[in-house]
Amino acid sequence: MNLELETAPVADLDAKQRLRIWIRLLKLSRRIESEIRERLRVEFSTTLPRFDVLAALYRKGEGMKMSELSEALMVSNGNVTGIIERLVQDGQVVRIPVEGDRRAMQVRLTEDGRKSFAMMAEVHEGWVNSMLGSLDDEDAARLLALLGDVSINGRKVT
Amino acid sequence: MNLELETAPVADLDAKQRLRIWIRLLKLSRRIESEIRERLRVEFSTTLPRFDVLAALYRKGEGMKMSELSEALMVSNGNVTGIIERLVQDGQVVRIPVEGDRRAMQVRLTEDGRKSFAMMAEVHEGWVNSMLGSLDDEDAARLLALLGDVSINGRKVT
DNA sequence: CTTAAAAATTTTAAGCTTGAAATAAATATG
DNA sequence: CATATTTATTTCAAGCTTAAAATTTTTAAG
Repeated sequence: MNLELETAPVADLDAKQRLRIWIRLLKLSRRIESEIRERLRVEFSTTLPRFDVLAALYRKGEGMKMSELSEALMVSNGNVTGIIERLVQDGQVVRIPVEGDRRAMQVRLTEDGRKSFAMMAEVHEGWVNSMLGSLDDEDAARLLALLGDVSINGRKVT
Repeated sequence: MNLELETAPVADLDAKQRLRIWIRLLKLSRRIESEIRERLRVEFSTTLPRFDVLAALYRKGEGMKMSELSEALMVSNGNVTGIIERLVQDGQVVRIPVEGDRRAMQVRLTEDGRKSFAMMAEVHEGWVNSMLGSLDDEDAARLLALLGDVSINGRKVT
């Protein structure tokens, strides 16, 4: 009883602090994200979801199935369907029937898609680097480590 | 010249590290965010944008104008219009003409909206607290501080 | 083989989000 | 006062996102 009376307020303070972390985390990532979306739109007439799909495909020369994409990007199947549709229209990506399974589709970058992503990725890295420029190397390392330590539902972020 | 040849690779390493921070930050906040969206939907049949609007209004008993809301939440005007529409339908919020300015609208919580938000906010705090439970108090404090130090375009996050 | 269950994907309906265009009202300028 | 600009908000079109339902094909079980 005594214990409860003493620890409850402390635990509550912790909860408030963790809530503040979450709010700050959200604010920061939204700021960066909206800056990136804006620049992708203005400079390259594209969107973050498209960029994310291209990034996932870039590392897999052989391409990925729709379900692998939605798994990797942690978005719904239906979502991927729509994004790929538009990327196909733009000629950045092709759908190839998977042999031996007539349900599945392999998605692969076109030559255009590959070149265009490589170029954007380099510029994108510069944006992020300059947006996080206020962190010196030491703080950057500490932040990276702290973020990597967090686990949600027992699963590490990384 | 020599200088450039020597520093370029170092700067590049830094850029890669900052990119990793951004990727980790994004992954973490998306994980937390989607968990919260899911729970808001399942437990309270509501959405994060609605919750955010209620949170902003909760602190302002006198209500807020549409433009103040979109400013505070960093979303577009048109976006707020739609969300408020649905909150009005749900009876959580009312629109009151601003006297002396027939263009403007004051948005205020109803009694229902106030009670319902207070309840949800408490539960929500618990969710966040438990999701960030893997951080001990010390790491939590360090993370909070590091996040607060970042500034984008010369503006602090907080 | 036949049927049932599982898997890969698409479709659908609803809501969120944005930038740009449209409205309407208030304010400033000549 | 008349006109121009600014301000507050809504409307619109396009795209993103999700969960749930529907389709099609594969695999498993009897």
